[in-house]
Amino acid sequence: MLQKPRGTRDFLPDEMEARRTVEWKLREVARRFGYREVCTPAFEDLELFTQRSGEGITNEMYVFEDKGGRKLALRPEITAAVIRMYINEAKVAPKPLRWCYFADCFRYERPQKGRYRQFWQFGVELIGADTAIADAEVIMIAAEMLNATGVTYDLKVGHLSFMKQLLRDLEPAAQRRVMAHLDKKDFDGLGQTLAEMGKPDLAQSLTNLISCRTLAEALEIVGAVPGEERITQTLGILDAAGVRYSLNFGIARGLDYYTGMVFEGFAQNLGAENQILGGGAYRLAHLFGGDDVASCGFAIGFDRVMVSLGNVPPKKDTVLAIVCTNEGRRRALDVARAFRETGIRTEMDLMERGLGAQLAHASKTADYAVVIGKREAESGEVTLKNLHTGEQKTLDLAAAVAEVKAYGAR
RNA sequence: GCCAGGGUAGGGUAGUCUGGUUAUCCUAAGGGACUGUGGAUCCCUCGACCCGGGUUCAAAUCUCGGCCCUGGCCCCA
Repeated sequence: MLQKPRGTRDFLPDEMEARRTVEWKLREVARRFGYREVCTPAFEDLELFTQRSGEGITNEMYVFEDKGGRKLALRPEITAAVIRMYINEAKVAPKPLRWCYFADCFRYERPQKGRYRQFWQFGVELIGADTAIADAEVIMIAAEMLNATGVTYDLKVGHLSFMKQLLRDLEPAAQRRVMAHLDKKDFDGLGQTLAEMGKPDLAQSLTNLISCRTLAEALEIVGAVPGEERITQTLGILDAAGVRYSLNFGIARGLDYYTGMVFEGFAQNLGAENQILGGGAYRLAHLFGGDDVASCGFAIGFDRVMVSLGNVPPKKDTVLAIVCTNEGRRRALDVARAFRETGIRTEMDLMERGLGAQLAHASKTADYAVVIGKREAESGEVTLKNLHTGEQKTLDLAAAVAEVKAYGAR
């Protein structure tokens, strides 16, 4: 038997309903903040992703050549594509641009809990606003979205200025090595590397920086940093807005293109892959041949949110089954249409089963049954049976519709 | 790429240690009896040893390789 490809999943209706429910909660937050959905291709020129993240990531991407000999890749993330689209299509649109997306991404990695080869990201990109309140808005949205899903999380906010200030005398390559140690919390390796670089004293300052939890402490360790005023403002806005976060100046995000604020969200009960959100302020446009533009954004690992939420029973649609005999069939079709027109999910027997068998089936799949046999076809009334209580009565169609409607609104 | 544990009908399972009848049971699904409550009862049907090699008279069972799943390491844009 043919199996689905490694790291991919099938979603049955129950699970899709649960996923859509959460998806729409995220969409609703984006909408309320004025972020409108965009969509980019599922595959792009390979170069788009290697320019952003380096050649090394080719190993972790689905890379292929098309029949025209083009080097392409399934998107491993969306931010690069969104910025490419901005440069291609929307450079002169009035700033700021508030965009969001919900799309699947593909990475060739070893699957494990919360990590799949096809996975979904919900993301937000704010393009062209380079202010404290812009940073704060994006972080607020991140918090609102996680709140909306109901997931239990920690939001950690940091800023690259502090680390960059401490590392300002190091070459970029050396900075990257140090950042890598920090990101992994590998303090032994950190001390060793810094000793080799002739900066052993830095190890202590960096360790102190990472463990401090207030802006004042960080400033005390590092001294004045560029953009200090803006950081203070951003955090002030977050505090005023009641955003729950903790400061963490150890967030490096392992990236060269983040420029200022960075933040990450972590969920409980997820094991090794517990990061559910990551983002920050960045500059990418110049890589793709555009004028440089400040951006700030984040992406939520949708599948990890779903794993963390566990089995939340989806809100069930009220289901009405139309049960009829041959004499009632014509009338039953009219009745079904009347119910459907009011928005009620209405299902008819397609198996040519007897009345009893239809009811037996309805009892497993529906909340109400409307019985239409010879008697109802002649009288013009319907028999409505509540399949949970077994209670049943004969009444006119409008009253039956009203009762089922009322049950759905309970 | 590395480590550990797994893989028996759609779902859940027994059997594997100690090779040997027609592979167990529950459930789901389909059909029938019944023909206005059948949501019951009874009967029937469908349906599996992940794949491939090896050992053997004989493999779900032992063995080797692969695939896939679960978790961890690495990586994580």
